[in-house]
Order: sequence, then structure tokens, then C-alpha cells
Amino acid sequence: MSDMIVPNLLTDESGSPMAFYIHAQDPLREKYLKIIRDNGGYIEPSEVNADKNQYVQLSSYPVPRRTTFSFQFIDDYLDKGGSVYLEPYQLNPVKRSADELDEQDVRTAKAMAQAMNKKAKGPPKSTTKFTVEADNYILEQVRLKPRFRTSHKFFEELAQHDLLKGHTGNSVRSRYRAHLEHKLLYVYKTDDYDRLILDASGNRIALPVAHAKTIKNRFTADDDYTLCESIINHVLNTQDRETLQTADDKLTRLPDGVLNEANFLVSISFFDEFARQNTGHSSLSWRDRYRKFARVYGLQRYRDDYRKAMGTKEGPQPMKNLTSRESKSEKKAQITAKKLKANQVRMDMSAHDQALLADELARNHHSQLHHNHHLTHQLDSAGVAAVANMAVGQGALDEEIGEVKNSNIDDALRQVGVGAGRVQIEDDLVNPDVRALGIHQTDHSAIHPNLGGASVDGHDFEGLELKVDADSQDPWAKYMVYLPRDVLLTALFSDKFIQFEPNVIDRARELLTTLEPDDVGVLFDEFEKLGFTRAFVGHILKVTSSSVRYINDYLYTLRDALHDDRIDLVEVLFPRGHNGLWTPEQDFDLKEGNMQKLGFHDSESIGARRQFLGL
DNA sequence: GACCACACCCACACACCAA
DNA sequence: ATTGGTGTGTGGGTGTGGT
Repeated sequence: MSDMIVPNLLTDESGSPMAFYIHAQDPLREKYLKIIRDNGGYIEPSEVNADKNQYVQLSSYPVPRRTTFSFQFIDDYLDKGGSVYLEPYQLNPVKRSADELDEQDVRTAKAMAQAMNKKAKGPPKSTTKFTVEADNYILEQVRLKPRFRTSHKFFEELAQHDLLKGHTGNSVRSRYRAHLEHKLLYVYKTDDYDRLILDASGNRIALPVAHAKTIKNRFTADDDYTLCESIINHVLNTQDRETLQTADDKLTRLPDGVLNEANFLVSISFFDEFARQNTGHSSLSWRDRYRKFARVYGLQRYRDDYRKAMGTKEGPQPMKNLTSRESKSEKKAQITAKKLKANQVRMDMSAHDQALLADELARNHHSQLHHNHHLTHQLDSAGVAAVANMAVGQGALDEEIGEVKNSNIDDALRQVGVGAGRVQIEDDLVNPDVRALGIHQTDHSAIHPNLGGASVDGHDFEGLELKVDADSQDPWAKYMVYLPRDVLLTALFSDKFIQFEPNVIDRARELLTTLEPDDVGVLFDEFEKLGFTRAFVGHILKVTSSSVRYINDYLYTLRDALHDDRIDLVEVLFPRGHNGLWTPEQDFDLKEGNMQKLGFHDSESIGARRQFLGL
């Protein structure tokens, strides 16, 4: 902008400034304030004055029920030395009614979000070049966790590593995808829990990349065909022909060979069995594929289309584009639009009305305080806004609050660095509101958080609960039952236990330090390797509400008992009066509310038990 | 103007949950 | 126990702006 040479463009012939209005919240306000002033123009601070004088409002986005023009006008006007008309830059030519969300609100919200985002991100980002060292580091990290190599989350967490400072998750991911993936060549062999498998001499085992699965598998045409065929056969074998061939009107009989798919009954157990035979997807995924795709497309239709397509050059294609869920950004825009709407109503309310309303509400809510009608003069603007918001309705606000909560949680989770072997959410977040959202303290991520591999010293069992509740449908839940009281010692330990004595308990406790919330299976497996029977592990989890801290406590008492010759098995299995350790009797008391009998449990133990039992 | 770092998008695989 | 609704974040991109 060479305004040293060019005379002030934003003035009229008489030299008086051209006047504009820019809403105080507009993200580009500061930028254009400067540009316009530098070129001799004027920005009216008051909306009322601007309206009175019909000053042009410039905006980053269309504002419902106001006439606004794009900042591009200023850019072009200055660029072309003033030979530009205003009209084409108008953002929202249509005046609309005040009620009901419409597309424009949503568009506005989107544009606003985008504009705000730019502002929030601050001045133009500088970029950091990837070094050879960083590249190699990324590759090695991918090799260590091959299943996560397509995960956004994985790279987001990877970006926290010191070696990758200055890069974002996005950039590390795209660096890998665009420049490193073809250099990967091999990955390390890992077990079902994504832990490295070492060979006999303790070395990592290299594996061709193609052998390493990722987290999710796309459904192939063959998958879809097998699914459709199997379901058709299944219903033919399990349901009567008449039902299957009856049309929706319940009267007409369909021609032979045509089945009414609306009458198909396909139980969950079918998908369990099917997933056992077809291991590429979980039972839940197969069921979902059936619900969202096969049933929509038509199973018989897909079967026939597949067979037909076998003869073509292209070959059969998997089903696609049959889901129609609102995209996330769409949803967000809807919510933002609602908020805007609420704000708009507030802005539309005259100052006088706002004052009356505030006064009115204040009388109702604080009637003991005897306010006169000058009350509103004592309210600050935030107070008036809050009061007006009440008039707008709680709905939009509720969503706002919900979103704030969620983003707080997000932030808290984000603070959990990759090196932090285990999740520790700040205390102030572990409150009833957070619990009400169904978020476990430890339940933060689909992938294991300790990508950095920082070792844990085993003293922070605080709050880690394995993610299985006694009454859930988790396959591990069925093992989590009390043993009978007359059980024999031999039912608790296998021969291996003798082999590993006397260190078994300590090794078991050590193992606890490595667990993640989803590692119930790991715990079962590893404890069995140490010589615990599965039934006993289940019993321990039942007694301890599957909380790692209490499992640790239990192992202590178990160790002491084992060192005592005169072992009282019942006392070991059903410890009385121990905080965090539960028995069937105590469960009963908890359900019945006989809290006086549970005095030795602290509130944390009781809370954990409630959650564990689904009370 | 090509290349790169980084942001953003969206269908859907997989999962969980309430009714 | 089924069932449909829906949350989550992957998997595979495209868009954008700096260098």
C-alpha cells in the first residue's frame, strides 16, 4: 500500500472520509481498520450511528438481517484506484424473517467459524522443515506401532515427541504419507495388544509392511457378497417360507425366489458366528454393514448385481454412498447458527426492551431485594446480555455449555503428553459433570497413550480402572464372577505358579504398572502365564472392581496370606473390612443402601463399586 | 511455479448405548 | 435380547498458503 504517493483514496471529492461500519467481533476488523484509516477512510464505532447515517457495513461473512459487503471491496477499490462499484460485493441481498434456522444462518456460521479460525491461529504460520533425523524417527515410530500408521491420533501424539518439535500432527502425518511411506519397507511384529514381539535372542522381528494390518478394514465386494449370501441362506434356514414371501401389505404372496427383506430376522448371534468364520471384521462391524449398507441396497439385489459384475472388466464393487449422516462440520455449523440466532435476537432487542426485560426478570428472581425500575442501570452489559439470553431460551445456551464442557475435556486430554505413560486428568475435571458425560478418567483415546514408551514406576495406580463393568456385554465380563466359598486351592493356581514362586506376586504387580484401560485381556493372559487360573483372575477383578489400585492391594494381602502357613482360603478370597475389596455380602449392602455396614470403604471405593456394578 | 508444511474434509468401520 | 440411534476417529483424500 504505497500511500506515500497515492492520495487518500477513501475520501470523496471534498476530501471528507468515506465512512464504514465493521462489527466489533469481526475477525478482520483490526486489519481493515488500519487499511481504511491509512487510506483516509473512517470507521464508525457505533452500530446505531452507522445505521442512522446508512454507512456501509463491511464484514467477513454475511450477517442475517443486515446488509453487508465483503472486505474484498476495499482490496479491489484500492487496487484499481477507486474504479470499482460497491454492489457486486454485497454478501446477503435477501432480507428474511427472524424465526427458523435457514441455510443462510448455517452458511454464516460456517463462514464465521472459518474466519474466526484464521484469526485464532494468529499471524501467518511459519513452517518447519523436516530433517533427515526427524524423518528416520517417524519411520521407526511407525515400525513400532504399525497398526496405527494411518491414524490421525497417532501422528498427533507423535508430534509431541521432542524430536518433532515445531511440527503439528497434520504435518507429521502428511510428511509420512507423502514422503516416507514408500521408505517404510518393514515394520516390527507386534501382538494382539500392539506390544512388540521379540525373538528368542530378544531382537525385534521385522515384517513386510503388507503383513501388518491397520485399525480398520474397508469392506470389499467379496465381503459384501459373502455377507448378503450368508444372510439370505440363514433366513431361508431359520424362518418359514410364508413369512419370507409375504409382501409388506401382509397379504400378497411374492413370486417364488423373491424374498421380502423387511421380514428378515438376523440376530446378533448370527453375526457373532459369521465373524468367527469371516475374520476380516468384527461381529459389530458385520452387523453395521448389514444395517447401513446391505439392507439399504437390498441383499438379493446386491447378490445378483455382484454375479452380473463378475463378467465385466471392472468387476464387482463394494456397496457405497448409502449412509447419510450429517457431517461433523455441518453439525457444528448448525449449532453455531443456533447460537448466532440467539445472539441476533438479543441484538435485535432495543436497549429499552432489554432494560425492561432485565428489570422484569430481576424482580422475579430476586424479589426479596426490592428493586425499583432503575435497577437496570446497575447492571453491567454482561448482566443485561445474560438476562436477555434467558429470554432467548435455554436451548441454544445449553448447547453452548455442553460444548464448553466438551472442549475442556478435550483440552485436558490433550495435555496428557505422549510420554505420560498413563492418563492423569486434572482433579478439577474429575467432577460429577464429567462423569455424567460418561467419560472415564482413563478413557481418553482409541490408541494406547504411551507411544513414547516412558517407563512407569508403578506407584501411580491412582484411578486407573480397566474398562470392563461386571454387567457389561464385554466378553471378559463373564469371567468376572466370585468363586464359590468352598473352592480348593488348586482351583486358584496352575503348576506354573509353583514354578515361578516366590516372585509371582511381585511380577503380577509389576505387570499392573504397564496396563492401559483396555488391557483387561492382557491382564487375563499375563496372569494366566504367571500361574493364576482364569477363574481366579476373574474373581480378583470382581473383588477389586477391576481397579488397578485395588488389584494391587489385593495382591499384597494375597502374598502375605501365602507366606502364612495356616492359610484361611475363605479369608483370602473374601477379605472382610478392607477398603476397595468387595464381597457378595457387601455388594448386597450397597444395593440395599445399608451404608453403615460399609464404613471401611471410602467414597472412592464406593463410587468405583457403583460404577462397576452399574448401580 | 513447484514443492512442501500444514489445515481441513467426509464417508464409513467399529463401537457403545438407551429403549 | 434386539434394535436403531449415534459417537468416534480412521482411511484416504483435497485445499491453502508459505518458501
